[in-house]
Amino acid sequence: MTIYDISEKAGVSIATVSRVLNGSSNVSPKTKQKVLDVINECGYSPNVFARGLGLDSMNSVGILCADSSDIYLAKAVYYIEQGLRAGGYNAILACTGYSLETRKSSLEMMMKQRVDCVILVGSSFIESNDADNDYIRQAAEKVPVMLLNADFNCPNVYCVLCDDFKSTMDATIWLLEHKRKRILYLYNSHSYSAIRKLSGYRSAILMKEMELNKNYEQFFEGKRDDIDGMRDFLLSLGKKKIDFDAILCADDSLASGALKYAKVAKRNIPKDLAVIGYNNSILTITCEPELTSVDNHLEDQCNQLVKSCIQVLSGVETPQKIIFSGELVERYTT
Amino acid sequence: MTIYDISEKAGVSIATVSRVLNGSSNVSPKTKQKVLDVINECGYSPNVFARGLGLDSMNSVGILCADSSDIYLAKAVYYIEQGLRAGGYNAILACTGYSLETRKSSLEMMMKQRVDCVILVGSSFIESNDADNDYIRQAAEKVPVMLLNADFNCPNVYCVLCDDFKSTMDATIWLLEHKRKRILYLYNSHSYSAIRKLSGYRSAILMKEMELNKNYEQFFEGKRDDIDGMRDFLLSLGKKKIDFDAILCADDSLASGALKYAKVAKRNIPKDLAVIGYNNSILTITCEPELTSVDNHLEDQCNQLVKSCIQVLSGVETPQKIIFSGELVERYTT
DNA sequence: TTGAATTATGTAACTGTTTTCATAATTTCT
DNA sequence: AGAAATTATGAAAACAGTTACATAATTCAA
Repeated sequence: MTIYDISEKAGVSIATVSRVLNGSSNVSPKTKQKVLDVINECGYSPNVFARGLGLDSMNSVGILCADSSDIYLAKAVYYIEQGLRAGGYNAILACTGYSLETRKSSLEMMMKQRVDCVILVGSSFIESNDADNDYIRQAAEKVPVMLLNADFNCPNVYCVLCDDFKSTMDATIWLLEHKRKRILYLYNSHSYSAIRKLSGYRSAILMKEMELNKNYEQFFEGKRDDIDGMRDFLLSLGKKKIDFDAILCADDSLASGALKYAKVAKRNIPKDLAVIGYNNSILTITCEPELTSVDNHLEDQCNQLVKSCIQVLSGVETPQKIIFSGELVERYTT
Repeated sequence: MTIYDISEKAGVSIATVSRVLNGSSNVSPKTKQKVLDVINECGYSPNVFARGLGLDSMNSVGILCADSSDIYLAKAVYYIEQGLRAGGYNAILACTGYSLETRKSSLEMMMKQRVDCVILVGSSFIESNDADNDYIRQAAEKVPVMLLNADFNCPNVYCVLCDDFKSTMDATIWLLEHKRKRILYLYNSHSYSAIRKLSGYRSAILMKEMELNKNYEQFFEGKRDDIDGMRDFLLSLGKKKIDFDAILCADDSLASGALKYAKVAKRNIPKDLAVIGYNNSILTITCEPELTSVDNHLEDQCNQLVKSCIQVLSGVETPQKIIFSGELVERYTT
């Protein structure tokens, strides 16, 4: 069943059928209806490859993320996929892992698939050594690149992100004003966003005229779901005489580890130890006690990202950076 | 940069270039090397649309799942995507939601995208009214259909699943043999797998020569992440004088709700109340106390599914049904 | 050394669209 | 009514590959 069959049955040329299919101008109402009738009758739909060949586009966009099984990224991928499909695009997913090499090759793969646009989900795509970000610039020369949760200045790159700096600063200040003086900042990646959070944390400390202490900036090297590892890591800090009365985590799962630590170390939450997570994921309500966390409005961010994406692809002028602000959701760990 | 450019620079015809590209037979080593050199030099890669048009395939497979942000499904999607990509296929993702209509239209969408194969992730794709499963049979007439965690007899449909019946029966028997006599089975979907678990639960009760009690088979209607709703639902059962000493959940998040219930109802876990989850997800270790859960070896299942998928697409004979068995992972709620 | 068999290569048809350009049909204006 | 402008339609040329078939080149056997 091709456009030729339709054209024949409708008694018109394939050009006319094509015009009807693409809602294009200048087809007489009668002809249009006749063609439409034949199309419905035959259940015809145009071949996507041929269409792709003609238009150099299959209306698809690539979603890249390090690990779509991560609770946070999974949510993002979900919202984005829903939005794209609603907008008539289909989503090609690729999980890149966290190494630069696999990210590069995944991105190249996507370009070969001739996606209309590429969405990089998560700040892990941005390297601190800026030269290593050339792979993004190269992609942006070919198609628009959308970044979720990362800030990157480059033509044809569009960013939607949360002001992690300010959110973390606010959370830190909140802790300081609630009598916590020895706040541990715990993070598990050197991604853009974890580093921005670190800056926010430091700024808050300095703003309150306190001293920075490297011992309070702790990096957990283990995997993201190694809750026991996080617990043990925090226990080891105790042995090193690093004393803290609050843990500010770059991520809810780190906070889960902190809760496990508190239980084993027999520290009372929140009296003796406060814990704040980040992302306000489902972990905040499944853990015990329920976790105070920074909500970064992920769903809104994703909707905005998709909206921007579709605008860019439609040739509509679109802001290159849109920043959301986070908000502290208080529960029982503070 | 097209195949013509390459053919010209290499001084051969496009047919020869095509042969080299497709590793096809009968190209002399010299010519092959010359062509390969030119291809590398130019960084040429063939246009996927033209290729798709010629071969009626773009080496893509569709992954359909109800909700890729669900912890369990997200893991599955992740493993499957990784496997597919390693096998040279790229993954088109669509989240269908739980209604039959959206599933149908998503599947049609995929067929229009001319995927080589379609993978349905999760038992929610199978309707209890078999006539409603015709949409799967129709798809299977066009491309192989792979089902994760569902059992469906149909030509060109391949299933990889866990023996939920037996796993749940075993878990129930385990509880019964540990002196729990009033076991509540809690589920939140009427999917194939939840119903199979129900049968397993019933069989265990009957096997131990006890009476079935409808009050102990409870369906939670709320959303999958409505932990508070689950808690309240269980509290309401108490008010209805439904008395239980164990809760066997069809899903870990239901078990999270059960833990919340236990806390509010001041029931001691595991002394007074045992809780068992299903899937052995990250929730089992982030909650408190840590949750005993049935591990259904999701990663192995997914790897097998992808392996079968690639085999089928390569024309290799492949078993239509592969069943894994689950295993109880004991933690602190039993 | 010739004929047959095998291997290597090229030509051209084919995949199913979109789109430009030319032309036919209709409408609008004077 | 006739010219000009507008609208509708079709023919044919892209788009970039794969592949069947024909043919040229080589290898092999007698």
